[in-house]
Amino acid sequence: MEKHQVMLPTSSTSSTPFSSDFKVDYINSTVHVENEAIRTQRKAISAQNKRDKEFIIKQHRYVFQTKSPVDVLDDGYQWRKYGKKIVKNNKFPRSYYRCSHQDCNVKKQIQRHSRDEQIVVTTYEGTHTHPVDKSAESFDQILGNLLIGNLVCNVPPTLE
DNA sequence: CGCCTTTGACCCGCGC
DNA sequence: GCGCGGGTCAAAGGCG
Repeated sequence: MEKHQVMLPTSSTSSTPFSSDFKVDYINSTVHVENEAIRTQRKAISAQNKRDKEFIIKQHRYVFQTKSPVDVLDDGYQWRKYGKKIVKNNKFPRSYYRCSHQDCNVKKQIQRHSRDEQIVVTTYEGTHTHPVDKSAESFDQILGNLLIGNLVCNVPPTLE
């Protein structure tokens, strides 16, 4: 079954390279440390974070397109929206979601195709550190019905 | 009350 | 150095 190749890992034993302490350290630094020290620390964190991100992206980045009237597919995981952005050359905003499971740093971006608004481009980054919250069967069915093409790569698909 | 979405502000990298 | 674009933060408000 070709379409199963695009399924996200429903569970994984590999841990994310992101430190779960990152956010706490970051917040504390902004509250307690002097400005210059904050900047230095932020830069160090940012550099480390960037390396982590690059590592994740190289390892786990799943991009696929579905044809669907709804933006957010029910893939069995719980997601919390943390941002929305109008991106250039696209009339539709891009939405940013994080897995709401504790200590799971998987993210996904959702954006409609600028030329064909029926197409939803979904980008997953990272690997879930926990089992799927509910049966992924529904997601499988959705994919079976809606999948029109998929990519598993390190670069996003063209959105034009 | 806890978790979610919304949304403007902020940060950072990059190209010029 | 500056401006732009993309990604994230976090306060405020909503909902079950």
